[in-house]
Amino acid sequence: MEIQDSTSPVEPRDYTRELGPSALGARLRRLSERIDEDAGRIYADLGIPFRQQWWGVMEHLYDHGPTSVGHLAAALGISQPSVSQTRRSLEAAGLLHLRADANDGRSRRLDLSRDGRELYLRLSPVWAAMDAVARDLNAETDNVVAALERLDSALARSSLYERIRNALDAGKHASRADFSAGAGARARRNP
Amino acid sequence: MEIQDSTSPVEPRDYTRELGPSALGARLRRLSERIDEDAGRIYADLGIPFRQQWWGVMEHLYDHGPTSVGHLAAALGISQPSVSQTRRSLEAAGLLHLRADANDGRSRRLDLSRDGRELYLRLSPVWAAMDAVARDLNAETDNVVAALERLDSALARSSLYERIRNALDAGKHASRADFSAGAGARARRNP
DNA sequence: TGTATTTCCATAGGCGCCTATATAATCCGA
DNA sequence: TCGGATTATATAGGCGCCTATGGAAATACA
Repeated sequence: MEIQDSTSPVEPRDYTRELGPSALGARLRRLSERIDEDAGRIYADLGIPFRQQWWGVMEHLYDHGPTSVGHLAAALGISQPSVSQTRRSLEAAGLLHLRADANDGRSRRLDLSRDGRELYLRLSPVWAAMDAVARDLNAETDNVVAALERLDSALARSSLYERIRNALDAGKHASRADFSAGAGARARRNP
Repeated sequence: MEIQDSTSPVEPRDYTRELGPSALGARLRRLSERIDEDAGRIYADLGIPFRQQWWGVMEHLYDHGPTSVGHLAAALGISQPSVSQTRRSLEAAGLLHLRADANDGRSRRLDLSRDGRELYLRLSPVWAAMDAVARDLNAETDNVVAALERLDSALARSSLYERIRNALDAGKHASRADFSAGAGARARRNP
C-alpha cells in the first residue's frame, strides 16, 4: 500500500495505523477517499458523469418526490449548505428543477428533472451491484459496518471532544509529570 | 444525531447507514470529520493554532530529523503535493525551515524550527491524552481499529473498483433483467 | 557531448463536506 | 400595525486530501 522507497533511510509506515484521533481521523478519511475514487472510476468507465454527493439527494427525490432544501438536509442528515451546493451542481447538470414554493416565499421545491429520473433509473442496477459488493465486503471484514455503527454510537454517547477534555482535566496533575517525562524521553530520541 | 423536524412529512434517517459504496464512503467521511472537528476544538480550547495535517509531518521530523518532501510523502503514505502543501502552511506558521539539499538541486530539506520543536513538546501530553482516549474508544467499540484494518486489507487484496467491475461484468445478463424489474418497481413507487 | 528520460517539488484545481454569514420571508407578541 | 425573532436558503471560505501538470535538475544512453 505504501510506496516502498528502498533507498530511504527511514522505514516507511502507515502512520494512520497508530492510535490517536489524528491517526484515526486520517485513516477514516483515507478509506473514504479510496472508496469514493473507486466508485467514481466505475461511473467514468460507464461514461456517466456522476458525483458522489448527488446520490443521497437523487435517491431521496426519486423515492419521495419534490421537497425543500431544508427537508432534504434533515432527511439526509447533512447540512443545508451542502444540499444547496448539491442542488446547484445537479441543476447545472440538468438533472434537477428548482421551483418557488407556493406557500412560502423563502422556500424552494426541488425535483428531479426527466433527465435526472432517467439517470437514476440507468444507475439503479449499478447501485444494486455496488450494494452487493459492499455486502460481500462487509462480510469479508467481519462486519466493519457494525463496527462503524458502534463507533457512531459511542461518539453519540460521549463526543471525542468531551472524552479528551475529561482526560486532560483528569490528568491535570499527572500530565505535568507526563510532560516532563515525555519531553525528556522525546528529547533523547531526537538525533 | 439527525435534526428531527417534527413537521417533516418524511421520516428522517441516516442515509449512510445503508449499504453501498456511496453510503459507506460518506459514513467514513462523516466520522473522519467529526473526529477532526472534535480534536480541533481541543487545540482551540488550548489556544494553540494547529491543523490536523501538521501532525504526521511534525512527528516524523521530530523523530527522524531533516528530510525531503518525497521521503516524508513515502514515510507518511500520502502524496507529495500533500506534503508540499503541509510544508507550506507549517512554514507560514514559522514551525518549519526549508533548505536546499546540498547534494541535489531539486530537493529540499525540511526541518522543524525551534518554534516547531517547542510546539511539538507542548502538544505531546495532549496527544498522549488523545491516544489514551482513542484506546478506550477502541475498546468500547470492540476494536473498530481492527475492523478498519480488515477493510484496508480487503481493499488491498481487491480494490472496490475491481469488485464492482466484476459484479457488473458477471451480472451482464442478469443486470438487464434487474434493470427492467428495478425500473418497474421504482416507477410504481414514484408519486 | 547531446538528448531523452526520470526524478523532485511546486502549483492548480477539484472533491464533499463543514461553519459562518448575509439576505429575504415569515411568524408572533406587544 | 410594527418590530424583533425565527426560519429558509444562498454564498463564502476552509479543511485535508487527491490527480494532473509544469519546470528544473539529475541521470542514462547513444
